[in-house]
Amino acid sequence: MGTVSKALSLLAYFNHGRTGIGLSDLTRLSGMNKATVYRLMNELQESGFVEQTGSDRSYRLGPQVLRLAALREAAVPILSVSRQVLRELSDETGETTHLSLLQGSQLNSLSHAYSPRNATRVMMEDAKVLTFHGTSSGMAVLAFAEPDFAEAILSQPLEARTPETLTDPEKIRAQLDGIRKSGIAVSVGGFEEDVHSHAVPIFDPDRKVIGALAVAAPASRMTAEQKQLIPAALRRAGATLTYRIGGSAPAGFPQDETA
Amino acid sequence: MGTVSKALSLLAYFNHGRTGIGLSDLTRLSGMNKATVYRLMNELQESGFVEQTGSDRSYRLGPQVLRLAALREAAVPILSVSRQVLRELSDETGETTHLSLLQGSQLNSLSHAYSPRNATRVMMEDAKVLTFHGTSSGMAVLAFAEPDFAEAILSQPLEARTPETLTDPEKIRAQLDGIRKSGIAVSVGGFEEDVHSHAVPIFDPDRKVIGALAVAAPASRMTAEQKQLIPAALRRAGATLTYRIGGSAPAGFPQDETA
DNA sequence: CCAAACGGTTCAATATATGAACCGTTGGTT
DNA sequence: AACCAACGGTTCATATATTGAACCGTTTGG
Repeated sequence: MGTVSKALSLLAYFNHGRTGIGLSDLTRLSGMNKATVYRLMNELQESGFVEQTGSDRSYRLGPQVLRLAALREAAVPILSVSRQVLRELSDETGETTHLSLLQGSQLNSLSHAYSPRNATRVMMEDAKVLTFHGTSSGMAVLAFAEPDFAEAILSQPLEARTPETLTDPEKIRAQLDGIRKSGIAVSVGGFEEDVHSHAVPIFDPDRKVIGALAVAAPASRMTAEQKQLIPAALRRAGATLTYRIGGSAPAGFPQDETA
Repeated sequence: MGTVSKALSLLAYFNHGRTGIGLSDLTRLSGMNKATVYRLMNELQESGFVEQTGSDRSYRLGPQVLRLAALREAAVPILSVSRQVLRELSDETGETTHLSLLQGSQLNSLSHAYSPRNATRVMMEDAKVLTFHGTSSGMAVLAFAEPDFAEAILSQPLEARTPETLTDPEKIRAQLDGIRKSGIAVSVGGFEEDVHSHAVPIFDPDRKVIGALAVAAPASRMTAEQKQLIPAALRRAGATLTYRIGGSAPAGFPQDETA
């Protein structure tokens, strides 16, 4: 692994539960030598990718990442475009909606919208890592990803987040087949208990899957009517989003009409 | 310069006018060896910081920066907080408002809001580099930055973007003195002709200036009434934003009441 | 059909990163 | 008050990763 990769891998230890990390913690987390971590973090700091807080001297992500993100959006405006789609889908379904994107071999939630209609909502956080098995978004992505990629994921040990989480690779493969036929993934309590969620894949101009659009509802609110409305609205929204970012679905993808 | 800094410096060549850069262009822009640039970009690509487009093989910023930006916002929610402040300030003044943040020794516009009230608006782009001299935001920041920093900026050759741009360091220093006293910077046509803009500095918890909040209006619309309303509204909005991000103005900063 | 420019690759020379041990400081415990 | 452990930061000989000129094969445009 090159020096640059090492430095950037240090950034992976930041997450919602850990927005600031001290030198020693980072040394332990990464398993690298302290002097190495120190020097790497110094370089990242000089470039504005991280900064040190005045109080303790722990590191947190720096302002430079905002500039890069704004430029990424200027080049590939997925988030900006998705915000409107999420908004409309939340209004239509009355439930929480979110977009997750494949970044390397990791699926991250990156944007969401709530519906004001109901007082109880499924809450979402951006930049959260989603498992592939056990989330509808993950399954939707996996079903349409490269077979090699899906197999690599399934060959790793699969953790059960709830008693409902499917962890048997064989059963998951069977479910993926179903998703490829229907074009939509459904999960009941696989990631959070009592959350019923639907997801559809999003494709780029090369017809490769880049992420998933999902609707998450409290299981208690999944009436027969909602079970009809949500998948239909979600399919439409997914197609719209793929279209708006200039993407298109691969040849075999189940088209609009399900009836 | 370490390898990591070199790699990250390559990312600085991306901007709004240049969202995709090929290997050869990047080699020329950076002045580095082609093999070096190639290896560095490969590492950045493996980490998801850049990606190569399918069509030509040019590089553009990758999805990983979105995740980091979302986490940065989770740690220091300046942008999220600013959006509401910008929105309200635009509604109140009827003009375009924007926030710029100091990133290293560079000032970048990072968020903006338009007012629907008028058909003609000053347009803004995010992630655009602002000069310190000649923009009200830059002057507001410079006036409250470390004296060393301000001097370093003023000792460089200063370009005139318009005939109105002040480029004489001595005159700029005099203007900065005025801004320190008034707490607000005003620029008429210094960056774009016919744009009249006001800006106030934003401070962090250490009472250090981190950026500026600004209102930009077509010069033609600057009635006597607006010349009263805009500075007053902007001062209030600036104080609100500084407060909401947990910051506070330094000791000498001119307080609320101007009357 | 050629020439130029492109992305990508090689390998010896060399500059750079590494890590064990070491500082001085801080904060908590006895 | 004295101690100790953990912290951020630093050193320097060693080892390893980076560098750059030259070289492919391919694509592009005249």
